[in-house]
Amino acid sequence: MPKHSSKKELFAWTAEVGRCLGHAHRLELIECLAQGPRPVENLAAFTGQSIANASQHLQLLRRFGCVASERRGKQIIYRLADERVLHAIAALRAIAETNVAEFRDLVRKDFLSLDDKEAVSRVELSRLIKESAVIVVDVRSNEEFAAGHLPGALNIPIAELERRLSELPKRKEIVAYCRGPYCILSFEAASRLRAHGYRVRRMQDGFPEWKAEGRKVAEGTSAH
Amino acid sequence: MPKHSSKKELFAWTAEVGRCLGHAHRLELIECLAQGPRPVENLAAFTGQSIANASQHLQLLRRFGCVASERRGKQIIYRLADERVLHAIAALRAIAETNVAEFRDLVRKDFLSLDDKEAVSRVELSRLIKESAVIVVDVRSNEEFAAGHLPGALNIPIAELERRLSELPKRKEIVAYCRGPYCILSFEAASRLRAHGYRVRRMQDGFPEWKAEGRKVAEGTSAH
DNA sequence: GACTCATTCAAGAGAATACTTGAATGATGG
DNA sequence: CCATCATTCAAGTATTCTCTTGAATGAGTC
Repeated sequence: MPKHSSKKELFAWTAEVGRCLGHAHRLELIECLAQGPRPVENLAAFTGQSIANASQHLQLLRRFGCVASERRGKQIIYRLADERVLHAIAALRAIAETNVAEFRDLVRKDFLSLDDKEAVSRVELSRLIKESAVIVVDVRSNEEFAAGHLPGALNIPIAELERRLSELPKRKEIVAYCRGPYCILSFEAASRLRAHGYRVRRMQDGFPEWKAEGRKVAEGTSAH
Repeated sequence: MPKHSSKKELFAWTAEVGRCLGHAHRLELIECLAQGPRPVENLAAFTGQSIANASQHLQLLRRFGCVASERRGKQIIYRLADERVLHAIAALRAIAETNVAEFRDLVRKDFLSLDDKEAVSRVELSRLIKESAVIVVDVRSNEEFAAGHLPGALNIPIAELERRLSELPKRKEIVAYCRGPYCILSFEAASRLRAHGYRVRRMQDGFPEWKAEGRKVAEGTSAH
């Protein structure tokens, strides 16, 4: 891909990394991988792509340093190659947030309409957890929860929310979190729990950002 | 461009921003704009693109919030829309630097071979300038220099370097800077000045990064 | 060593992108 | 208001990208 002067070549390689982040499917794959390492089949299912297609996207991401892979038994496990991929995406999102009208409109229409309460910062949540002042609910899938979650969090996948309301005490405030910024799950959860009379806020961003800050992370299928 | 669920749509818009940064020509345009606002014709000449082509790239960048434009007389002046575009590119570059072998090889072969001395940090340079301990040389074009430069810097475009050696005292250390990280100009300058017996180091990154940190900036054609 | 399974490769159709050319626009200056 | 200049638009071609399909690979299992 590179050509001409060496400076242009460096731009070309940098642009390749940019191109990796220039497709919605690939951003979605990266969001999944940010929750924890996973095999191709799983990623494909999660993002609704065909396996061959997901594989191709993953190979592009690997080629340009965004993800890495290793073989485990007969599966290939992909993982994020570099924490900074999340920083780069956060920067892109920030630009879209400020400067792309359609992005803003969508946020207002589809996210803030569900829950426009200010999100809890990770610093504050850290304190609240220490004080046992809140119930932390992880609304991601069991799988993602098992790969890593906030200490003491209760895993209630969004689909099971109404069925499992009895597990949630009405007295305590609830803090819901999910996969990352503008992951719709925590907005949904906040909206539906509030409709049932709970006091509930979302955590700022999601699990990957919590982990990236070096905060305590628990693993395994159940926090109880 | 967006479709399906609102979450996927947000990814799609974010990806559009990524796509903007996914082409070497556009990264080069952004690097130019980081030096200061400029009209299309100028940008096209600087980056070696046709005017129509540069215009198209600029329009894409504008559409997705990376640059902005305003009319001044009969020209359209483009400028960086958002400082964070530079952050995003820095993140992409960092990923390439660490994870793309070709990038590393190129740096070693074409940049570090010219000057592998550690660059001066902006913090340190700030101090050195205050103490008048160094001569600061800006090796960019007159135009870029005029749009903004380090306080007290001497502008010697790289093409005029040998011709103007008499302006540089041999006693003092020289610090050269240019357009940004891996802009080849300051590596070239360091190499050539050293060949002439000067003590010389490069500044870390370039003028846009200096300015982005809110440090003092001078304007006009001459620092003297 | 044949079989199974997850992943990758290869080839092809369709869509999107990049760049060129030449014409259109829109503000300015006589 | 006509001419000029900078930029944008429109159309066309070549290239690249995306996704699908079906076959190939390569590690484990029987």
